Amino acid sequence: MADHVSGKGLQRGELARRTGCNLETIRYYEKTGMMPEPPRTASGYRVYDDSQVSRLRFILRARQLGFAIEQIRGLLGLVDGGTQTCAEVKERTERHLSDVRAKIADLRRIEKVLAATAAQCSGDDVPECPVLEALAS
Amino acid sequence: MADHVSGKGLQRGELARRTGCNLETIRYYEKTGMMPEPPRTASGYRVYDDSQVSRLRFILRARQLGFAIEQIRGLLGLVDGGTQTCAEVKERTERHLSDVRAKIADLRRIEKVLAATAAQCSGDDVPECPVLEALAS
DNA sequence: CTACAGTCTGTAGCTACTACAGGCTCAAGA
DNA sequence: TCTTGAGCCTGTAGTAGCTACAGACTGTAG
Repeated sequence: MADHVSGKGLQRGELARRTGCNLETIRYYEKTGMMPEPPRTASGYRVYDDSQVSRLRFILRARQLGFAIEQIRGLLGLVDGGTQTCAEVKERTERHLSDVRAKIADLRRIEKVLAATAAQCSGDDVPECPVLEALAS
Repeated sequence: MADHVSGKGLQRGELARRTGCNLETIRYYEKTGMMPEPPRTASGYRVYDDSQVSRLRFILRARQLGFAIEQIRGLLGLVDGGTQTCAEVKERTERHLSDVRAKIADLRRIEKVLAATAAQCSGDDVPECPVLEALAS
């Protein structure tokens, strides 16, 4: 095994396993420039170190919080450049937060309409249905 | 104008205008089988009648309520086959409603985390930031 | 030596549209 | 009659964020 993965190196599968990320997603993040191209073994296998584990975790957490890829790319760009400030990050976070709140408001409107309409349904084995009438009106 | 659009016929642009639907979306719905293929004039222009206006409005309203295309196709299938019952439609609506509620719950969780974390930000011109720390932790 | 797991690449698929490019048709004005 | 411009036609590509696959190669254990 000339290509032996030394002490701290991880292969893609192991990185996926440790972070809970899908195997292919890692490659996708690399292709889209979110993750740097890692060094390779002589036979072409990717080798990751701990900093890549952290970076991937950062991306995954940000995704869990609903940040778009572009937004994450922006945050990572700040950090990579060392130009991040709390003010800037806070502003971006609050912008995202208001997007989230807008989505919630939208879904709540939908929820209300659906609930109110379904409540009018008899639930019987008849062709007439308030839901269909609401959609057709 | 041998291809004259008689009395009730609408062209695609007019259908779009009346329903507020994007012009291309109409073609998309046709391609995906949501809208039937309309008759054509001798020169190939689509001609729609009032029933198509209604059908498109039905689709658009259902989309506004967050129904997925597949779900709408299902509802339309019931109606087209005349096999719809209030019970069945109510069930589908409630299934969709619980999807919507799950999304709301998810977004609210996100909202809380974002708001709480941003609240810890000093908002100063310093590199340390609670948001970044939360993502990196 | 062989079997099998892991990795590599490129590419296609998913949802629900939206936006072209390049060509035709139609109605109206000069 | 000719021309101009709007509207329509088609096929295709792009968007976000993955996910999955085929076919080939590598690495390791028995």
